Amino acid sequence: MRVTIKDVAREARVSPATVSLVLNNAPGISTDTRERVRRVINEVNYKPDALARSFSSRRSEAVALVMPPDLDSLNDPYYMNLLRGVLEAVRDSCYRMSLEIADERFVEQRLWEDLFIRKSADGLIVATPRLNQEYLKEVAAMSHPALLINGARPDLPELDYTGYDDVRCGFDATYYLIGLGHRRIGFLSGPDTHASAQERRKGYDMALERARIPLRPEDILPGDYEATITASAVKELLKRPATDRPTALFSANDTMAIAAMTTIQDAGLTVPGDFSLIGVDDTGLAERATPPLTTMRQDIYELAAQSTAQFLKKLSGRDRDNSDRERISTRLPMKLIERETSLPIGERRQVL
Amino acid sequence: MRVTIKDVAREARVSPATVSLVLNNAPGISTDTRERVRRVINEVNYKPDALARSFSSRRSEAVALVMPPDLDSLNDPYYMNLLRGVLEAVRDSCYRMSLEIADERFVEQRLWEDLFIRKSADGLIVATPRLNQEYLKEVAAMSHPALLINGARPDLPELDYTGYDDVRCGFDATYYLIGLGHRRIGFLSGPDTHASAQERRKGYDMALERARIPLRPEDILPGDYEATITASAVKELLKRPATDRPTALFSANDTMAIAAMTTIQDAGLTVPGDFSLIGVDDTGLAERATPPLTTMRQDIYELAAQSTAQFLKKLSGRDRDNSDRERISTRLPMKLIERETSLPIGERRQVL
DNA sequence: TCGATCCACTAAACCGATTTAATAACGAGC
DNA sequence: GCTCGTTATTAAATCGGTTTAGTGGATCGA
Repeated sequence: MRVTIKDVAREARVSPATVSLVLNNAPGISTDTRERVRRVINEVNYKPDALARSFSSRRSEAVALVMPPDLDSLNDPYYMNLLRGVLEAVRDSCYRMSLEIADERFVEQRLWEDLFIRKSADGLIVATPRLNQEYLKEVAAMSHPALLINGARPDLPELDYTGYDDVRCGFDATYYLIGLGHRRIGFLSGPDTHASAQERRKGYDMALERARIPLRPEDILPGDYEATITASAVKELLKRPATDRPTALFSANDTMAIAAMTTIQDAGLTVPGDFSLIGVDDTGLAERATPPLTTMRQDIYELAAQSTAQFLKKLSGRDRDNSDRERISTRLPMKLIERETSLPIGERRQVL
Repeated sequence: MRVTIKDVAREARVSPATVSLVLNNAPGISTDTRERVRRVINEVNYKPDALARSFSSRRSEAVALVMPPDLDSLNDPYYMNLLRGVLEAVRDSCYRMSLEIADERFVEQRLWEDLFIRKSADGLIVATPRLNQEYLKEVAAMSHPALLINGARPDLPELDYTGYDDVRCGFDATYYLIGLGHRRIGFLSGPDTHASAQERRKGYDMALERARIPLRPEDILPGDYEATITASAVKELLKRPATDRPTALFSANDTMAIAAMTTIQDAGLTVPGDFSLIGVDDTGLAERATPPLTTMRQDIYELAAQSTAQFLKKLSGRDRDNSDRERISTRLPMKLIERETSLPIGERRQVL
């Protein structure tokens, strides 16, 4: 049969309650009782039944990671890194992690309610970049612990939030190009549905405004974070006379930047000879590109690992000191990684 | 307060036991009682507490997916596809999936015991390709449900197994090249630590033997499923006189095949002009290569999805009809995908 | 010396379902 | 009309912990 808390209690000549208290490092147990119980626990190889424990303490000791609906995006290094980061933090805690997919069923049937009401999870870690804040509002309304990683920042004070500052990213990238002397800077857009894309654009606008450079709508190219649309948009751009087009491009992510670069090179032009180029993400693609891509680094692995650790710590302390610890709320700046696709305007064309 | 089974019972004027029976579709309830209870459940929006339920039924309704220790391999499309497949199947069931990492701690502290003894999981899905069967033996010894996906096939009748037939894969790929008229066929090895690599080699040996082609040790190139080692090994190979080297290469996976192709092309030779080439996996890399790579397809997504579904079905039926349903045991053949890197021996060199 | 205080420990209630053994109701058979 | 069998329902035990209110004993202050 299984070894239960009663067996340990009998063996150590104490009550089950005492064993429980020792197990949970609760105060009010003398040192030698504590020792004795611990010894017996080891001797009889007692492992508390997780199910019983969860049941009586009303804690499942699990968090659910909510990922985007399209399973395909799991191929995206972004989500892989995020998953790895969360996993890393969970591994160092006593929690388990289950994976949930935020598909229609999840949203329509309000499955997060199940997770909480049925107590399958103590907390939610939401990693969806979409702007559909509808369901997030309802999640927040339940006032259960939830952490948002790098998605749209909702105006929901109930939710914890960590993420990179996309507006600032857009600003910094654009201003960096301006600093290099460029005065005509194009923007390769991401999808409208993604908050990150919109905010990077916003930063771009702000930088231009700050430098008193007029915004030219024709220099804003469409895109969706993937290669195809961008490639054809850039192909169109290259049809314009060389004097009437940007000298630098800011791409809302690396994938599109590299697509742009390939298109430019296929047309017989060079980066950074004819266009300076900067991307966002630095997912390894950037480093391996030829030439290596200048980009804004967001270390999503690190972000996920750290914020998850913080969140789990908050979770486990939640019942003890009831002082509803302050909300996690972080906006990290991305780091500019200068590689070889960006040059001062003066050095243009000198490169082959 | 929460709605419990008692509230439903009171409202429906039955006992909690009856509600429970209705909940579990147990027989012996009259149709109109069943209806009435169901209606009340909906009216009061009752959701059974998962924790309490697990506790009393001794089932956690969760499975743990055990992935390789190096989190980096999560970047490998192989594991992504596997994860997606498992997730897809889990989503369609009432189970949850938690992710475990088979790192040293997992093995040394025998964490799978915890999973079972503490009942955090009803079943284990193991997806590690390594040959370290040591811990698998112990898992098997616990005689708890476990499914092995496409790893080393252990001689452990307690474990369920599904996977592709690597020996046959090696045989088929090699024999295909032989069928094209090639008589000197090189092999790009995978790592010794992986069962798949060893078995593909075994199939290669068998095919040569069947065709009465002598095995030449110098045509077996070292490798580890990654690009680097293979690239330099192929570079060495190309130093031999053209008359004294293979006319075709069978690579134990696509990554190495593509590395070989690049190396060959860099040396001014062509595929399939100078070498016919066949890989294994077909993870998308193969299709996008230039020229597109002939390869043995293993649809790991499909495999994972189907075998997980089968496993979960077995799991959920396990307690009802106690007839320990027969062991899952499948070896699927891989499918030859003919693309443009393989040619009959007669057409060699005619390509540019 | 007595009562107050504190500390270490425990008895017992409790969490919310499942499950089993018992019971009630009812019809059929004689 | 009585027994037997069957079917629908329920009371109560149970799972293995946590948690709370309380007990007994030691220590302290007056």
